[in-house]
Amino acid sequence: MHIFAFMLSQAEENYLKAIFKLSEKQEGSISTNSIATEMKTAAASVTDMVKRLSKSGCIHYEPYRGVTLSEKGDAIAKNLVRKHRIWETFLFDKLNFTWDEVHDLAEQLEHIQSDELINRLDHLLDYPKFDPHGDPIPDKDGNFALREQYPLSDMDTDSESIIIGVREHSKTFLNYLEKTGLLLGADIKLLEKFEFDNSMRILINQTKEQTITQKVSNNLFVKKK
Amino acid sequence: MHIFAFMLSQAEENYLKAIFKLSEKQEGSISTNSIATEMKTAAASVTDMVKRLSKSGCIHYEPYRGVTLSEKGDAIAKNLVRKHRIWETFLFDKLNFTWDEVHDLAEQLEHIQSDELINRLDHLLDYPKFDPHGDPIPDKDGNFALREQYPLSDMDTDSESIIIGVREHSKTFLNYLEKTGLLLGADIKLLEKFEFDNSMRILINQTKEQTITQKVSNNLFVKKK
DNA sequence: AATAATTTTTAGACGAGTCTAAAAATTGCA
DNA sequence: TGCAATTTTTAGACTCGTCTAAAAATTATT
Repeated sequence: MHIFAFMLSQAEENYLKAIFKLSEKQEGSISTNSIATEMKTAAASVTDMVKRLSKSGCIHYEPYRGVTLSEKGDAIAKNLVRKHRIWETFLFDKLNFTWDEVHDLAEQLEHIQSDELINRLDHLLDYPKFDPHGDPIPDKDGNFALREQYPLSDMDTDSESIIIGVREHSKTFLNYLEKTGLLLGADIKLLEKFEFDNSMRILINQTKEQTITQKVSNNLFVKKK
Repeated sequence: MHIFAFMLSQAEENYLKAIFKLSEKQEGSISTNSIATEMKTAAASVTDMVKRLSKSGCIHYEPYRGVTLSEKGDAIAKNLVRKHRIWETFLFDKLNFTWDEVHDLAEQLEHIQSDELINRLDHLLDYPKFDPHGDPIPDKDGNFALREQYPLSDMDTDSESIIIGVREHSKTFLNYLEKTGLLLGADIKLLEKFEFDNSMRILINQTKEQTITQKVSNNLFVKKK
């Protein structure tokens, strides 16, 4: 990971993160409007900011045509993701915060300016590859670990799998998972699929039977056992 | 420690910290000019800010008469000191940063908004009473541990003592201490005092003899053995 | 292809936090 | 006590990040 010549403000960093997130699930350039939606801010504010980010070389911006991350902006965004996920792992592993508590704190901590600090946390945590949500932690060079993950909804009846992540990170969802015991590492046997509403009956950790909706199975990542 | 009704900006927090620091070594009200010097900022900026802090009830401000911390401002400042010193202890104890590296990082980390995070770090560190510089860490209610400390310059010839803190926190000084082995916990025997320039000859950890200037002995806190 | 609907940008304003230069108040001193 | 020196505040300006409302450009539709 390089040292970045001039420091960005927290606001600038948050915009880069949002653009990175949108670029992940959408090819091509990102519209200012979609950034505004993602950041819960006015479109005019986005236009102002993308001009600044363009001037500092973090993004490519063409009026009315949206933006794309430059190589520099992409590296900064990936470093932010790395910092966020390492902090989440620290909070979860070392300070016993719960799955759904870590995000908001990491949102603050990711802006601390020190690569050395992150690298030492990484070492303390023994170089984790995935955060408490099951999301991969990029290494110093921005490389994400591949994982063989599938949405639970893709699995076959009678198959067994292990929960390794979530797609949806909303508090309400994480809370639901916590309460029902659908935790990271839990063993899931798919007992039955109901075609009429795509819900399914599952066996959690060989003990607890439960019916879950498609919304839940769509948003749970598992790996085959 | 209370939960503070409305959140302060980092700038506001830094002003409160500066006022707290100045109040510690000076009775009565604090002049805007001394705040400007402490914060390395223009006096006019201080006037603007103290008006804001006064409006939010953190300080008492009378034009041309300086400021004093309100009970609320005092509690906020002490909480910042607590956060700063707990982060320093974490960085030193758990991440093996050196004495002189921890300050700048803690300066950023102290602004993270979460008392729960600090309390859990406190627990992880086993409720330390002093930070790596030997400064006392206030508890949740803002109470500082008393320590029986004296500047090394106050000790008598032939006395033995242990280094428990520093007064001056400049990088150059901390660096000097690191290099010469004058570390926290080091055993110091005072061999000789030279009246003409107030320098002294000391024995460090029963092994290393060294001459130090008054500037050094003034700024090293020790406890009697 | 012309017009309607939508998206995006511009224009102008605001608050926070900072600055310099000038004015006002306080303090020190003869 | 009155003038000089110092401290402090005011005035006005600037940047960053945000907003709303209006204008301009793009896209969709008939």
